[in-house]
Amino acid sequence: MKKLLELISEEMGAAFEKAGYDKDLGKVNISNRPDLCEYQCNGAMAGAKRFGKAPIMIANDVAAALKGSKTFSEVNAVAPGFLNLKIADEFLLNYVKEMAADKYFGLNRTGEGESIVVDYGGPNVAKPLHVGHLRSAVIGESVKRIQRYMGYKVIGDIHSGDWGLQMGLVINEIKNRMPDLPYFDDSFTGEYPEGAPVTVHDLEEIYPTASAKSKEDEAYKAKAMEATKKLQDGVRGYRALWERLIAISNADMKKIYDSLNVHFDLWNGESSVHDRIPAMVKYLKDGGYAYISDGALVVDVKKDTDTKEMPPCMILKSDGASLYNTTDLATIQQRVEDFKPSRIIYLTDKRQELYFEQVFRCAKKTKLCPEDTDLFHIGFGTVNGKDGKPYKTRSGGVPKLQDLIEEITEEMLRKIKENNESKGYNATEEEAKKTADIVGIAAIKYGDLSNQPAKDYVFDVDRFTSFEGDTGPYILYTIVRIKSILARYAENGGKASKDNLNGVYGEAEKDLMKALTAFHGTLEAAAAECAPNKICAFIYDLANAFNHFYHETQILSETDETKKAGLIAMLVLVKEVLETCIDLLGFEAPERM
RNA sequence: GUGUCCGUAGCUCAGCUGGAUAGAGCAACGGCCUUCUAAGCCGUGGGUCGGGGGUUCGAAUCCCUUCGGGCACGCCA
Repeated sequence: MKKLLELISEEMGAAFEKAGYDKDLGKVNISNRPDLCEYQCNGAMAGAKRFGKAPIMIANDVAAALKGSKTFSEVNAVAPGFLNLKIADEFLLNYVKEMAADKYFGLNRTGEGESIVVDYGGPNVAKPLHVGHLRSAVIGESVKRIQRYMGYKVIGDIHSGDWGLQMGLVINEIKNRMPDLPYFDDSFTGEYPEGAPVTVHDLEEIYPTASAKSKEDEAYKAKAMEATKKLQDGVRGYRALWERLIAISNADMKKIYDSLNVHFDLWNGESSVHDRIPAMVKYLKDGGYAYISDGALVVDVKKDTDTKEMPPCMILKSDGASLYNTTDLATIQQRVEDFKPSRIIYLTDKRQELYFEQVFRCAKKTKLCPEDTDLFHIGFGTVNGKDGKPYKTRSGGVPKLQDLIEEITEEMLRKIKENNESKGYNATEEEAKKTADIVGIAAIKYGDLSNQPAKDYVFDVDRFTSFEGDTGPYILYTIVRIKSILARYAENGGKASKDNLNGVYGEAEKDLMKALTAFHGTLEAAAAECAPNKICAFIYDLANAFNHFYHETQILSETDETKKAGLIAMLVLVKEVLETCIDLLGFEAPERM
C-alpha cells in the first residue's frame, strides 16, 4: 500500500492542480508545529516565485480547492503561506485498518525475487571476540533482518579471518610446545585424532604469546610465516590441525553470537576462496587490468572525477603472496556466481572506507562483478568509553565481548530481582536470569543501533542498564505492558483481534495511529540506507505515543464492549508492530519484567 | 600535505532532500500509584546549532572560509 504521506501528498497535489498550480508543490510533511496542525504543506511558498503570486493567495486557493475533502478534517492557509492540515479520523482509521489486515502491515516488499549478501561479523579464528566485534555483529544482523523483511533473499556470511599469518603463528606455537603431535610428522599417513590438541581457552593465551614473540624474534616470525605457507600450500598435517582449530574456535564463537541473537547463514572465511585465486589473478593479468608497480601486482582504480589521491588496488604483494584485497575480490566473484546478488553489504570499521572504495572500483572495472551490483560498505564508528577514547578494561586491555555482555546482564539481573521484590512477583531464579539475559541483550543492542552506524558512540554501562528514556528496556517495558493487558483480557474471556478496529477514540489514540503510519517510510529508508537507527527512532516514538495513550485510556474497565474491542485491537496492532521492529533489530521481549 | 567525517543544552544524541517558537533522553527541580506493571505519565529550568561570510522571502540544514577534533592515505586487515 502507499505511504500515508504519499497518499495525502497526492491529494494535496491534485488540489494545487485544481487551483491552477503545479502538482509537485503538494508535498506534505509531518508538522513541526504539533500545536497548530498534524501535517503541513509548504508548497505555496515554493510556488510563489514560479507563479508571481503571494504565497498566502496560493495557499488560500488550494485550501478552497480542498473544500469537502474526505482526507482532511481541517485545512488552514496561514501567513506567510503555510497550509496547516488535520487528517480526518475516518481516513486515518481506514488506513490503519488496511495496515492491520496485511501480514507486513502494508509494506511494499520491493526486494522480492532479489538477493543480498551481508558480510559481517568478521572475527579472526583463534582470537577471542572483543568489543570491536560487537558493532559488526549487531548492526550486520539487523541489516540482514531488515533486508529480509523487505523481501530479499539474504545470505549472512561471517567471513572470518581464517587464513592469514595469525593461523601460522598459532600453528607454529603449538608445534613448539607439542612437537610430537602427528600433524607435524611429514611421514605420518594415518588418520589424525578427532579433537583439537588445545582448547579455546588455550588459544586465548597462545595467540597473544606467539604474536608478541614474533615481534621480537625474527627467526620465530620466519617460522610462523613458513607455517602459514605450509598451511596455504595444503600440507596435509597443517591442514588437519587448522581444521580442528577452526572447529573449536567456531563452536566457541557461535555460542557468543547465539547469546547475542546473531546467526550466520554461511561460515565462510578467507580460506574459502583460496583455490580460485590463481585463476582470478590470471584473469586480471590476461584482461590487461593488472600490471606490476614497484614489484607488486596492482590494478589502477583512479577516476578523472577524483578529487583525492586514489592509490591502486593491490592484487599481489611483491613477494607474490596474496592479501586481503585478493581474497575480497575473489569472494565478490564467488558471491556473484553463487547468488547473483543485487547488493553486497559489508560491515567493517569505518577506517576501511578507502580500502573498500578501491576494491569495489576494482571489481567493477575488471568485471568481476556486474556494473549494476550495488557494493555497499557500512563503515561504523568505534565503541568508546566514557572518556571518549576507545573502550578499554580497567586494566587497560581490550575488553572481551563476553565480559561486556556479562557485565550488562549481571547488572540487569540485580535490577530485575529488585523490581520483582517491589512488585511482589515471585519469579524463580531461573526465570529472573532468563529475563535479565533478554533485557540485557536488548539494552546493549538498542544502545548500539539507536546511534548512526558511522558515528563513534560511548558505551556507558550505567546508562545502558539504567533503562529509562530512550533505551531498549523502555521499548520492552512498553510491550510487556501491552501483553499484560491482553493477558487479562483473555482471562476474562475476551477475544483480542486487530480486525476489530472500529473507531478513533480520542486524541491519544489518534496520535498513536499517526505514529503507526510512519512504519512504511521508516522501513523503506532503513533498508535503503542500511540504517537500523531509523527503526529505533520510530519505535521510540511509537512507544511514547502508546504510553501516553495508555495513561489516558482505561481499557479493561471500558463498559462499551465495541469500543473496548476496538481499543484492544489497537493494542494488538501496536504490539505486533513493536515486536516486528525489535525482531528486525535483533532482540525480543520477555513476558514480564 | 591530500581526502574524509564530526563540532547542536552540563552529559549522551536526534533533526541536516531549507520553512513558523531548534527536539529527545540523562542529570536538576516540581507534580501523579486504593484503579490495566511508577522500568511509566505530566510539568519547570537550561542552547549566539564552533566562528565568520554568502545564497534565499526564510539557513542548524545549501555554498565558501576559518578554528578545533577523529580517521584514512600501495605491499596490515
